[in-house]
Amino acid sequence: MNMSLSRPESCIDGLNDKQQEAVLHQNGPLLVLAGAGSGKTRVITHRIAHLIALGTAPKDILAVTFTNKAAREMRERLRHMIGDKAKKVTLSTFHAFGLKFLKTERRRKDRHGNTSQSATFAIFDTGDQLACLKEIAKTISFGKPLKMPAILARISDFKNHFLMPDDIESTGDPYHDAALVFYEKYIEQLQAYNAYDFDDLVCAPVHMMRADPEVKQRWQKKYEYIMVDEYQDTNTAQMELLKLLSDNPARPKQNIVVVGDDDQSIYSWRGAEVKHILRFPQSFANAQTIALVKNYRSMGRILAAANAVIKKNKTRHGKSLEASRGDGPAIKVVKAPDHEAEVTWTVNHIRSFLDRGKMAGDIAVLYRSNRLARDLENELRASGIEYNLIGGTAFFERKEVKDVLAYLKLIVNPKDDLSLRRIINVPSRQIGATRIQKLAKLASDWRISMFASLGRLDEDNCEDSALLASGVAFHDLISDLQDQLDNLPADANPAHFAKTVVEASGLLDNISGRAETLKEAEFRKMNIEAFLRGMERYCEKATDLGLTGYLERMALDTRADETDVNAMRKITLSTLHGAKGLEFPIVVMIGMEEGILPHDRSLMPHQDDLPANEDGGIDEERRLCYVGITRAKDELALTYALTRPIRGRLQPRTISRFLQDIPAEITEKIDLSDEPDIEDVATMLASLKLSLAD
DNA sequence: AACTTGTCAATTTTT
DNA sequence: TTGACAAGTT
Repeated sequence: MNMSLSRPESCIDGLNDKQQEAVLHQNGPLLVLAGAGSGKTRVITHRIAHLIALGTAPKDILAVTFTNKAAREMRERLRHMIGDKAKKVTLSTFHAFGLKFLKTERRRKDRHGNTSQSATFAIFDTGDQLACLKEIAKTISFGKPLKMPAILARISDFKNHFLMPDDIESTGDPYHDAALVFYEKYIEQLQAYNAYDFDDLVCAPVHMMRADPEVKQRWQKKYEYIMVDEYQDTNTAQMELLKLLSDNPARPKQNIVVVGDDDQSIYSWRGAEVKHILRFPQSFANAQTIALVKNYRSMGRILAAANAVIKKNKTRHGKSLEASRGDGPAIKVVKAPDHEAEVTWTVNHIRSFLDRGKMAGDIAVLYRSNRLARDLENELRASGIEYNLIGGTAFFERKEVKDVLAYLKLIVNPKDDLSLRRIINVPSRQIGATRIQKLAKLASDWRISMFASLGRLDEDNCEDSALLASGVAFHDLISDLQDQLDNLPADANPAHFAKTVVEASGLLDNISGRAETLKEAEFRKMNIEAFLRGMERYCEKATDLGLTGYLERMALDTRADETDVNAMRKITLSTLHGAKGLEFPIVVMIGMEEGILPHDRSLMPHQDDLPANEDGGIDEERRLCYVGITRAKDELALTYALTRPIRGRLQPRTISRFLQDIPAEITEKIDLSDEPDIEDVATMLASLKLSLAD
């Protein structure tokens, strides 16, 4: 992206020495420490192309990323370099790889007569997990009400460290001990639901390989070369998976190349551990290290600021980005009297670039927490500047869309009690919480799913006539749809079936019935239609995907597939996390204050509802700041306010410590408290006019 | 079962 | 200040 390649067929053309070294690296583990903007994706793709040019079969190469977006982009770049051969490379996210692994193994077992596990199963996202935990919470009682996300975080932690309930001891920590109780039940529940959660997609393959040498060897033989992107974001389970896959006893060395930047590790709260990239040389014997520090993205002063900020972190490999462009303009450090002045300045700043002919797509405003975007959004809308908001609630999180998905999921996997619970009363069938509980009781007595229980209801086992009637009707509805699905021609677009489901279920009528306003009803219907359209398009492109396949993809790739053709016409608003991997000529980071960046919660030493954080929070906040700064190519402005309403209360604020670390020589300080704002000027002018008139 | 009122808490969100 | 959610009411 930074340098254009003159001859696409060449694998090392246009690469610097270090990049070439990484691309040409032969066998054995290699850690490529790739600083921000140093061309890391370029190294991976060129290396793959190089290996293939040397005679490696594309299918013998595995490249793993964290996001679907990264995987797609990488494959696209590869396609430009080597054409159709790019399709044969296994290039996917950890989770998609895990899914493929599990399906392969389960199908295999099926073929060998072991039909205890079918190859179709549900994938639980975070919402499903929480719903599941809430169900469990009803069956046990603790002293105080517990936060399910906190329990979930700990369960996830257990899983990713391959700890089974029996391995874990009570520590006296209320959340740890509660999580332990939940964990055991949670595992049972998922099994009963025929579901895997996101963590399982990575952990289960590891378990299977450990348990069965035949499985292990088969997968170890599969890939000659393994490459990993964003290695700083790996958790323990992912690293273990990589170790197993790369450790082919038939080969003298582990051919694994990992690329990442310890300074950009900002997902520890999701289980990523920086120590994996810091200790890579210890984890993989005879590992080499190559550092890419030449930065092709940013102007010198921006890099100087980034380096100055990150330098204060102790536990890191220790590298400093080198500039390859000019110094660039000074970094603007803006002191605003209050948050409104901050926002006004930001919008004026953006305006001034737009007026000078800059493309809106070249401009981004970044912030630590979504809350900070709100005032900005209002101001931008008032100024008629269009913006693109990264993050926020995803399309697939919308209630009505989730309802449709729940219908589809239940049809595909009738054991999915959670989906059933979600929709059995949508539209209303007179089956509320009480009757759902009744049904759940029957199901657990009979040791079958709730859906199967519905099929077994009769006058003898169910005295509740309303439940019996509408329960059976619901069962008929779903079974009928199941039959329709089974009898669908193989080449039918699953989206058409989904449309049938929407119609048969009465979901649309339900919306008109209960929405508060007409406008809201329209909005929700539109969402469902948009969902169906999106599904249709998606399935057209990926033929022979099938409904099950589509649901799996959606579970793992939740991006609202808004391939925004207008993206370039809009400025970008994003959290610092959301901006990782992106770059913009012009960047403004707002809310550069103590308590926001670094965030208050990272400053508090210990919280009972959060798992302990190894590297003490503040380091990660610093990395977050570093990530933000290094997004900027040409111009960077950092703003803070002296006063800001927090939770309704106006509070005095102080400048972020990170901002203090940037040397004064490269900054230009702008103090807005000195300058009267527009209204003041208008008032002044008005009074001046009056006095002149006199 | 659906609606209302009160209480508590408050980052970040690749899959 | 907003929001989610649980408990209480109709």
